[in-house]
Amino acid sequence: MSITRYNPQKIEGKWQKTWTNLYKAKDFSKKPKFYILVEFPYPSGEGLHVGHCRSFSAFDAVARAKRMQGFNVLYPMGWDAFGLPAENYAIKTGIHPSITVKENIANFKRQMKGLGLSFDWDREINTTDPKYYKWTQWIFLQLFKKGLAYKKKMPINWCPSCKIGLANEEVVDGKCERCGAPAEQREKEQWMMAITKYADRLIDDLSRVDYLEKIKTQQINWIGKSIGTEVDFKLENSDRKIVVFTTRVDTVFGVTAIVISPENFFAGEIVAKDKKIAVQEYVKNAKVKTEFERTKIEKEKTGVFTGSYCINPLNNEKVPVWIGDYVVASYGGGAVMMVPAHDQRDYEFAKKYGLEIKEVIEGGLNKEKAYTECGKLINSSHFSGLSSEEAIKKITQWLKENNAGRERIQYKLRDWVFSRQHYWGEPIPIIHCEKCGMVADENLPVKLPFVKNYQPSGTGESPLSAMSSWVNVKCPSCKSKAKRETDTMPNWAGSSWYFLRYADTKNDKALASKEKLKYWLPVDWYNGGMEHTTLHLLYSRFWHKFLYDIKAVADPEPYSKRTSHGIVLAQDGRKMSKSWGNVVNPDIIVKELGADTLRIYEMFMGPFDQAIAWDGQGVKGARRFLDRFWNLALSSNAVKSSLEIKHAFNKLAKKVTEDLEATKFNTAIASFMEFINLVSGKQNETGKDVIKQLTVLLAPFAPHIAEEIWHKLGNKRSVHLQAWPKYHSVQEEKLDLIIQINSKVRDRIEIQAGMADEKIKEVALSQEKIKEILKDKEIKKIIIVKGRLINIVV
RNA sequence: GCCGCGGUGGUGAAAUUGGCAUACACGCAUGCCUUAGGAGCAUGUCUCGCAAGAGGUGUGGGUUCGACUCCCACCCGCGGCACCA
Repeated sequence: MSITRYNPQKIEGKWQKTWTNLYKAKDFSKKPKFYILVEFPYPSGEGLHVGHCRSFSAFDAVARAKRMQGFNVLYPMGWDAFGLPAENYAIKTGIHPSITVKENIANFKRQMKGLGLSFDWDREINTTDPKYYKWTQWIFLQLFKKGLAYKKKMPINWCPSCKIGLANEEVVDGKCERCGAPAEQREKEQWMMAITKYADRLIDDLSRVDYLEKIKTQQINWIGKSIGTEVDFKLENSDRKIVVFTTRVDTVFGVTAIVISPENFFAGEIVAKDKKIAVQEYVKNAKVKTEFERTKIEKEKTGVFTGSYCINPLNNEKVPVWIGDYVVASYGGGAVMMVPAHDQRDYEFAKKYGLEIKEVIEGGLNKEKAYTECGKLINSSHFSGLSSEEAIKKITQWLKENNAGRERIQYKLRDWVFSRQHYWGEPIPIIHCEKCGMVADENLPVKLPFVKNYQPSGTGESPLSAMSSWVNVKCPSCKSKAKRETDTMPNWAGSSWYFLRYADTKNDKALASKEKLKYWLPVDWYNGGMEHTTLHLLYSRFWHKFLYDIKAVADPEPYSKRTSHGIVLAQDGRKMSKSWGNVVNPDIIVKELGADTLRIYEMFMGPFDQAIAWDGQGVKGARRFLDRFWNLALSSNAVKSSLEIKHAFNKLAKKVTEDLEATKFNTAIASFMEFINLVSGKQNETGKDVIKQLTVLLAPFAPHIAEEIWHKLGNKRSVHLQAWPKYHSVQEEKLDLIIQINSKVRDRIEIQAGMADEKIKEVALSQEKIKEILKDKEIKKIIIVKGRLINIVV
C-alpha cells in the first residue's frame, strides 16, 4: 500500500488554524483547576530563542496532557517588555520603544503559534500597557503607604563617560556595559523596597512549597540569616559607642582592636588630631575604589589607625579603633571586633600592622593561621573553662545584664534598590510637594509620556526630568507647586505580580477580582531559569506576601511548585550569541523539519534541568522518529493487537505519564522510540486500537502530526479533546528470572508469577547450564529477590 | 574559601527503597536498494581475547551475597555566593 509522505509544512499551519478555541481556560469550572506558568519573555529584537522553545514546548506537553486528564488548565503567555535594549535602540534610531516592542511581540507571537503552543491568547498581558502598569503602580503605592517603599541615599554605579547611573547588571567586570569605561561609585537618593522586613518569612515559608531543593538552598543562602550577639564598645573619653556584631562572642576576651568600614559615619568623627590627614587620605582612596575592586579575592587587607580607643566591656581593656576596607559597610553596622587569634582575616590584618594576637580558645595557636574552631575558653576571666557554645550563652547573658550587648540576628539580604534613572519603565507615582513632601499620586495610571530625546540627561536624572510639562504639577492635596518623581521602576517590577493578572486580565477595578484570584491561585507549577532564583523569584514572593498582608490575595505563597530548565547552548558549547555567529534560529528548523520535530528534539536532547548544547544532527534523529511513527500509524492494518503489544503500550502510557510529572521529557520520548522500534517489527500484531491510543498519548508532544494521523484514522473531533489513555499495573503471568552465580548472570529462565521460593531454587538448580557450572562447587547461600533474580553463592 | 550539582562508550545520555551497566539517540563501519545518495532499510559498534572467558561507571578504601547507586577520603568539572565578622 502506498501512503502519503509525512510533510509537516502541509499539515502544521492547517491544524494551528483550527485550534484557536481549544485552549481557553474557564474561570470557575466543575473540573479541578491547574495553573501552569512559564516565565514570560522579554520580546527582544532577535526573536524567540531555541531555549524559550524548549521550556515552552515541554510545558506545553504538560498542559496538553493535564487537559486530557480532565483539568481546567490555565497556560498563559505575556510580555515583560520594559527594559534597556528597547531604550538603547530608541537612542540609536529615534524609534519609540513602544513601536519596537509592538513589532517584536508580533514576531514572538507568530513564532509561538508556529510551534503550536497551546497558550490561551485571550489572557495575553503586556507590562508596558498602561492598563497593566496601572496596577504595578497601585502596588507600589500600597508599599509606599506602609513604609516599605522609601527613599534613601545609596551609592550607585556611575559611568563617568555616559554620565548615567548603571544597574548592577549593566556593570560587567567593573566596567560600563555600553562604553567600557570603569564604573565609579556615587551617592544618590534611591527608592528602596524593604524586603529585609520579610526575610524570616521568606525563609520559613519555603517549608510550605515544593521547590527543587537547590532553589530553596540558594534562596536561604542569599538571605543569609545568622544568629549572633551585638557588643557595645564605649569610646574612651566620650559617651558614644561602637556596636559590633559577632557570631563568636566567646572570643571577646581576645579582642585586640575594633575595625570600622571607611563609609562608617564614625570614621570622620573620632579621629585623633595627629591622624586626620592619614585617615582622610585612606578613606578617600577607599571610596574611589569600586565595589568590584574592593572585593577582589587576592587583595591584601589594608587599614589605618584612627588614634582613638574604646573599651571592651568584658574586661575594661583599652583597644585601638582602626579603619579597614575589609569591613563591609552595609552589614552588621559596619564594625567588627578584631580577634586575630581566632579569625583568619583578623589574623592577616594584625600580622600586617603588628597588632597583638591573644589566644582565648584552647587549641594551639599556629604560626601561620588563626585557630577558628570552637573549643574550651582560656584567658577569659571567670568564663575560662567553658565550651564555646556555653560561653556564647553566658557571655551574651552577662552583656544583657550589664546593658552592654544583646542577641541579634543579621541577614546578608539587603533592601532592594528600586529606582532606575531610565525612560523605558513604569513611572513611580509620587509627587514631591514643596509643602507636603512626598505625596502619592492616586490618579493612576501615571502614564509614561512621549519624549523626543531618549538620551540620558547627563545629570544622572532620567530623561523624564527634561519634560517640564510632565514634571511640573500641582500637589494633589494642597495644590502647591510640585514636581513628579522622574525615576522609573526596575524591570523586576512588572514581573513581580504578573501571574496574578492572568487570572483576570481585563479588570480595571482591581489588579484582579478576589474570586478569580481565589480560584486560580496559587500557581500549581512554575518553571523558569535558575538565574532568577535570587532576584525575580524572591522579589515576587516578597510582593505576594505583602499583598497577602493587605488581604489582596488569599495565599501566603504565590507558587506551589517550582522547577527550572537548563539553558540551550550553541553547538560549540558556548552561549548562543550574534557576535559568535552560532545562533540557531527556530524559524529555520520549523521550516526545514517541522515544529513537531523541533519540539520532540528539544525535549529529547537531554535532562531538562541541565545546560545542553545544540546538535544539528540530533534534530534529524527526531524527524526520523516522526517519519517512522507516520509510516507505522498509516500502514498498520491488523484488526486486533496481540497481548504483548497491549502490555507494551500499557507500560509506555505509565512511563510517559510519570515522566511528565517529573520533568523527565527525555526518557518519555525515548520510551516512545522504543515502542515504535518494537512495533515496527510486529506490524501484523499491531492493531488500530493501539495505534489510536498511541496517537493520543503522543499528541501533547507532537500535536500536529498526532492531529493529522488522528483524522486520517477516521476520527472527527480533535485528538486534543480525547481522554488521556488509561493504564493499569499489569500482573504479568510469566516472569523472566535471572540466575546469578556469585552475582554474575549465568542464565535466565521464564517462570510462573508467584512461584514459591523452594520451587524457584529447584528449577534454577536443575538448569543444564547452571548444573555444569556448579559441578564441583559447594553452595553456601541462596538469595531470592521476588520477581527478579536468584543469586547462588558458592 | 563557602554552598549546591555532577563525573558512565567516539558524542548527548539511560539505569536509585542496592539486583541484567551502557536503554534511546547521534556518529561511525559494513551490506542492501538506487543513475546517484547528503534519502531509506538491515546488521554491527565499552575494553582485552580466535574463542571459552575476563575486566569495566573519575581515584583509593569500606559496608554487602550483590554497589553507577550507600559510607569515608581524595581528584576533576560546572553553577551560585564571596573579606557577611
